[in-house]
Amino acid sequence: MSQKLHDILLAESEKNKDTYLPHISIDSVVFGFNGENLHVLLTSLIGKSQWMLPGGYVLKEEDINSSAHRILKERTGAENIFLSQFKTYGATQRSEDAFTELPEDLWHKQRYISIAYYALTRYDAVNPRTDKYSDSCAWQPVEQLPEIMMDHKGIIEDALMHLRRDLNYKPVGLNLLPQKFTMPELQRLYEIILDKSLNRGNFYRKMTRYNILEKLNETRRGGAHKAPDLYSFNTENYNAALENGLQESW
Amino acid sequence: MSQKLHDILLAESEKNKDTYLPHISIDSVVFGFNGENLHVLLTSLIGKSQWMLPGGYVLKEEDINSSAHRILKERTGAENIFLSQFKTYGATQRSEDAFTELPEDLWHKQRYISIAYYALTRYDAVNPRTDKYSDSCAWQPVEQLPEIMMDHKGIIEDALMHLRRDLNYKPVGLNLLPQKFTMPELQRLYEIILDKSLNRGNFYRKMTRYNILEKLNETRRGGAHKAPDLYSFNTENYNAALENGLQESW
DNA sequence: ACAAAAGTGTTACCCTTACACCCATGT
DNA sequence: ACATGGGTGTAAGGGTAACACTTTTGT
Repeated sequence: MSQKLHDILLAESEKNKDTYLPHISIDSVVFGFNGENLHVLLTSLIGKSQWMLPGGYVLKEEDINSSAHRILKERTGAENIFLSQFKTYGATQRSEDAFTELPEDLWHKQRYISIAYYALTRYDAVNPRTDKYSDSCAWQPVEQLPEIMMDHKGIIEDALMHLRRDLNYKPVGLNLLPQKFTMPELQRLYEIILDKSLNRGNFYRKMTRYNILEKLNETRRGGAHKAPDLYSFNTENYNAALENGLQESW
Repeated sequence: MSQKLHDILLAESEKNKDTYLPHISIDSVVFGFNGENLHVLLTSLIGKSQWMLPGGYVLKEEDINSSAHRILKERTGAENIFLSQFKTYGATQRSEDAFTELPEDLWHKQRYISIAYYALTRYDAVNPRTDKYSDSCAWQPVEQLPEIMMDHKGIIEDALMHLRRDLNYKPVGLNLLPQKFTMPELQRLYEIILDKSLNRGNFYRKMTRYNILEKLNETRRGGAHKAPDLYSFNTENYNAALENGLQESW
């Protein structure tokens, strides 16, 4: 471990014991879509090559949802990001291989029970920034993730599964796409999340039928070919539709 | 508050501080189905009229899933109950009105972040039993719940929503019904969970088509009318079918 | 001209919904 | 006899899947 990270951990340890609830952490799987691929926001500890989820601790007098928002704001600069809590991880050995060379009573070496959220954000609304423990924070494509610490790889996979299952219940498109987007972009997003290709014409009709889109009187110019029409979500109809799920059968 | 509960709390407080992780609790919404109605297992503190979810704390060296199983076994005598973690509750004020007349440093008066599970169990496989803090533990019908403490009413409602949404992804029938059951019982269970009535003939065909049931060469005798056929689940096919959900459309 | 985008048509197929009918059987 | 359960038939309707064809339009 780098001397620098070593010193920072020791310096922060005592401070943290007074500020945060012990044994509890929050990790977020932040999804971003750039029109092409789905990305996850990852950071890496100073001097380490492995990546990890952005996370943090819960202040002694703070709702856990507020913690998640606060931590995310520190990493992205963005407020009001869509967050959905999906699972809490509490295996005893889940971080046993971290910080092995540091003293046992180090704050960061406790046993942690981690409450995991997935976040959805417009790709360009975010400025990834490091915190005091990390020297990088960047988007990584879901399709080819780098090496990842501890159980965080599994957490990302769980988040993806929940995202997929929530597609008809949560405003996924609304939060991952820019305010104005094209039908091919929306379809690409669905294809990525569902991991299957969809028929264009059928997708167009299905989306149109839901009545959650509003076609704008604009097109996206500058592409190589015909300028596609721009749409935005009718948030009122969208949220109303989600109340019962977009396509339930029972 | 009764003197008895008062004394028990004070006596347990110091002991608990050495045994359990602070600030973390586990609550379970235990569902049981008696062929007629869906029930939830609730307990009440000694001398209190309000009810609460059975819960407990996490040992310092214990996986949270193991905690949930251990706590449930203490309340029901049953092992290997089906458990599904569905949400973690961490609002700061969620238990602020409990134990107001007791000292601030009482173990039970901490701020708790509670990891909630729902459990599914065969109604008759359970012997509700009290713990040291409670003087009753009993099944209560979901349709008409008694008065409930803190945010536990909301937790039950959330559990029901998750149960409903999981109906096609988790072995709900398998865990709530006795090993041998009739088609009307299965249908009744679905109707209760989905809160809507279903057409009998169509339900029969749908279930048959899934290929997850095995018809036994027995009938349930003793009823007032024709003895209904008994079925059991083909667990192999059932679990295989759940891998992809029983009826997904995308 | 070319390639992408938009919009529509068509067909087969499956599942759902709703009703209906008949048979079996325990009291 | 009667109520419940079991099993099947059917017709309408809606959504899906797969394919095809046309038109539009930016470079």
